Amino acid sequence: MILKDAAQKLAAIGHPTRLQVFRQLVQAGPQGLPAGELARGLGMAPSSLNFHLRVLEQSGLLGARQQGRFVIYAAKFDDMSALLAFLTDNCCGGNPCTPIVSAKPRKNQRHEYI
Amino acid sequence: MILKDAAQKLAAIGHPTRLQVFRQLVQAGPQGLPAGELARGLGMAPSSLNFHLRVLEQSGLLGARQQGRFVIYAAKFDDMSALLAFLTDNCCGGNPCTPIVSAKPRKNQRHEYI
DNA sequence: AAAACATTTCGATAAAAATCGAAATACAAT
DNA sequence: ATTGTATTTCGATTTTTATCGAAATGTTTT
Repeated sequence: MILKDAAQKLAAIGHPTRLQVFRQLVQAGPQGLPAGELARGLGMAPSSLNFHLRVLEQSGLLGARQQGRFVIYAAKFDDMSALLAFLTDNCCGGNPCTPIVSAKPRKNQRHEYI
Repeated sequence: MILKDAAQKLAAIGHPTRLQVFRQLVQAGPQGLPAGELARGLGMAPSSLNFHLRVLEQSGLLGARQQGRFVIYAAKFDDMSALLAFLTDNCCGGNPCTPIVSAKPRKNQRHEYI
């Protein structure tokens, strides 16, 4: 991952509304949620939410698919994964340090963030 | 960590210049680096860099201390840690998923990010 | 105390982000 | 085909970010 892309992703979730949206989608899992439901949950004009969804989508953190007359947005877990890997890489120039994340993978786990 | 604070931290490192600064400081470790050295490495006007340093400092990701006539900036590892914890929390509504971070703590490690 | 260096503050200005209503598009059901 | 619902685009506006030179502040050295 190149620094510019990482910064773009971080900026995408670096806004209260968008972080909230993204959290909802991560919690919703791979099946995602329709745009309208997100807008309703946030009490926000659809056009305003759309603006944020596009920011998130362009950053590569979200994907969208049409389903009937709904558009379903879903978190792209692999891309989020790559971002966190970028952030947890190359720390302290190879010097001794403690890991922040004590991952305790359970069976069948597929991701763990947001 | 409250969502608004997390968003502020993410926005702080969600800018190419600031992400670069922060990475340098994380790699530098707890002893940090003087403002001037950072400015030089980025080929940027001191006043411009100062703007970014303040954004980072206000987000709580950086601390500053005076040392002689230098001002030394250093990453606040605990705060970054809390941010990553926030991001790796509450994923998929408790459903089965894979962890992205396979932490392999070495002895004497103290952190591992950026 | 003056000179030299490091950093910050202060304008001023340019660029980008965020918000929203209204109109347009897309799809499904009647 | 018309109506109803879902989402996106458009245009206008306000707010926030980013950038930089010049001046100010603070600290060490001479």
